[in-house]
Amino acid sequence: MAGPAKIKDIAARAGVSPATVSRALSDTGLVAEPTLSRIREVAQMLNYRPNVSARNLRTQKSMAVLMVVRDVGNPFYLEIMKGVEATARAAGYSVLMGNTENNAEREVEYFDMLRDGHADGMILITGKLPWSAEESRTHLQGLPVVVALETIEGMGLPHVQIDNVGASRAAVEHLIGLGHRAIAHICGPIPEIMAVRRREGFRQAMRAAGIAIPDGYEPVGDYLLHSGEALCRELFERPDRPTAVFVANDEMAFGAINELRRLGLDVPSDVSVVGFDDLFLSQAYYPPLTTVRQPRAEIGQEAMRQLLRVLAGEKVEAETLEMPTTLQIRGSTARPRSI
Amino acid sequence: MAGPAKIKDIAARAGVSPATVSRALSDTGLVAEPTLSRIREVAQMLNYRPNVSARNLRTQKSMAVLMVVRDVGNPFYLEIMKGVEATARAAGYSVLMGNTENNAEREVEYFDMLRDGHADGMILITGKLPWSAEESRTHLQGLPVVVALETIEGMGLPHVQIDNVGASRAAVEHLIGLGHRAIAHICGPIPEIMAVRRREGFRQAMRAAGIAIPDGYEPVGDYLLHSGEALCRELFERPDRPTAVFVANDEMAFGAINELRRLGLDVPSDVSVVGFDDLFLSQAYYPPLTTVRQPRAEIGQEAMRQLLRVLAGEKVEAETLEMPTTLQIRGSTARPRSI
DNA sequence: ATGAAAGCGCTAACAT
DNA sequence: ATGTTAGCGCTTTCAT
Repeated sequence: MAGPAKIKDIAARAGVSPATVSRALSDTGLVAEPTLSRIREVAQMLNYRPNVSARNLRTQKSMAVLMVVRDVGNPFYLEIMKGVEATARAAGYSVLMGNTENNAEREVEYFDMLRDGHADGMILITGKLPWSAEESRTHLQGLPVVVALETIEGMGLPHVQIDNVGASRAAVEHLIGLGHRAIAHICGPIPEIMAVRRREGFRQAMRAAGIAIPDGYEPVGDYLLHSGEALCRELFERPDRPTAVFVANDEMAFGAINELRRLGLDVPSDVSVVGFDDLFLSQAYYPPLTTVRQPRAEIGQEAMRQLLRVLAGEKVEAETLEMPTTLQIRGSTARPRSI
Repeated sequence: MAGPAKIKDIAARAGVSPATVSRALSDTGLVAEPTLSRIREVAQMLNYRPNVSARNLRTQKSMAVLMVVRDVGNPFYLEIMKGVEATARAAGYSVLMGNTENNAEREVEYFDMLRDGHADGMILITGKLPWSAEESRTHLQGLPVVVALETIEGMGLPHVQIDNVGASRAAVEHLIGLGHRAIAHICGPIPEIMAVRRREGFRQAMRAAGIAIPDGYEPVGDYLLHSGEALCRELFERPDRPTAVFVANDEMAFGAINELRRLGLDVPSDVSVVGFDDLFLSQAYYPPLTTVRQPRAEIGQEAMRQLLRVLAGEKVEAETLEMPTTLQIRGSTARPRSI
């Protein structure tokens, strides 16, 4: 027998029909005892593994889900991926990674993979769709898609995300509580929803404390190291320097801290810095970064759970599951000098 | 017509046989002009996508490869993944991620995926196999497997890796060149091959410079942050403290630097530290880490290229492709105090 | 409780 | 240059 064993081989050796083998191996409870164990034995002996293509073709499923992110290179997504993968595995699904690089063509391609049977469902971690609003509605029609972390409005899709506004507000309140009043915010790429929401949290906290936000205290960045550096420099070239900066993500916060160091300013004794994400290395950084922790693995896990329910045919209401964040207070924040 | 269009639908609309449609769509050059474009038009109109399970079943291929790592959570693998993915995509392959967590059962599972048609080939980034040496030889018999980064000896598999010995030697020579003589090495998890090789590079450089290595100057870690901290502390509780430390990877190097800071020692003015890997955040760290840069994306790319050749039926000699590393000299190394 | 037979959608011999 | 036919390996009616 060349090549891997097939159902027919087992059937022959066990003296039964292929159908019975199939039933025995898939635990349908329809095969009687002596036969059952004999078949299992033979299967084991022949080192049998069902051919997935054949099974998928027959069942019209792939038992795979697609997780689509903007940039696989970003370690940030890894933990989400782990959460997705663990939950998927447990349910017998495997996970395909999709990488859009913010490229509409590639996004379309991944949606096509749902149609061509590559995957049964999809977890989207992207804030935009490659089509216009109306097009989107027809394309997404009934597709098993769950959105994680980001937000896609008006499509009636289930979401798993965090309260970006509330988390940001809490971060800024921490700064205000320490006695800071001159607080700047290095934004993410406005007008992306997530960036807007984090800025909104900043504004809410400031307003609630009765602090006016000076012009230019909300520079817009792109979540990358370099923009954290550049925007921080501009901020500290002003006559009215802030004493604290709330940065929309950790990577830019690292850039900001590096820039402050270059300017001869100490964090946290001269300037306090708060980030957002709690990256793998944020606690290993110097100073250890005070930042908003997102429960990334749990977000992945919940997103996959939702998707499993959709896949099981449950009518999942387009609910938004909100996961809790926590402010990790570490070494990059302190009371301002003058107080 | 409910559900996605099939070849039969196109055939019907275009007034040809399914076979012709298949030929037309797969660019075999066997279909004449008027027919060809008509078929393409209809396909486009019906938004046709070939069903992958059917195609895979028929062709006995999956057009997918499996990339197996010890820990998907480690950002280190991401760039390799990117290199693999780009090359795979270009050749029409998709990439499945496998995560062993150093668990033999799961490793076996991934090998099984080759047999059950989940994937056509595999890129292994693991130093060990889940079987004994003899078993391994029978199991790997003719399987399309390429090893990247790590080493699996005696199986005749193609490898894509770096010169760990030479790179480490160069790192230590840099330290020696600065005037250091009391140099310690925080090892990886000996006896894993990679860790042994890096230690070997350390030893070669020391020997060549005529420097004896004191007992206890080669503590063994596990590549994780915490072990960098703990081993560094032990090292600096000794009466004969080193003035420089070569650490087997960046993550432990961060731990070491943090510990030194806690001990009131400045890097690099009191102690120089060199890492290995050049992680994403190594240059954003403070001080920016002097470290060995591995061309990770290129390693992934080359590994996939090799695999493509194996898959194409080329008799790929079990050659070892060695990719060049570079020492990134940054802010964590300087001349020792006393000189 | 088991078997016989059909068919998932596609491609590749083999015809013409 | 195109059509006919068979079959990849599996699951699932429908019989028995």
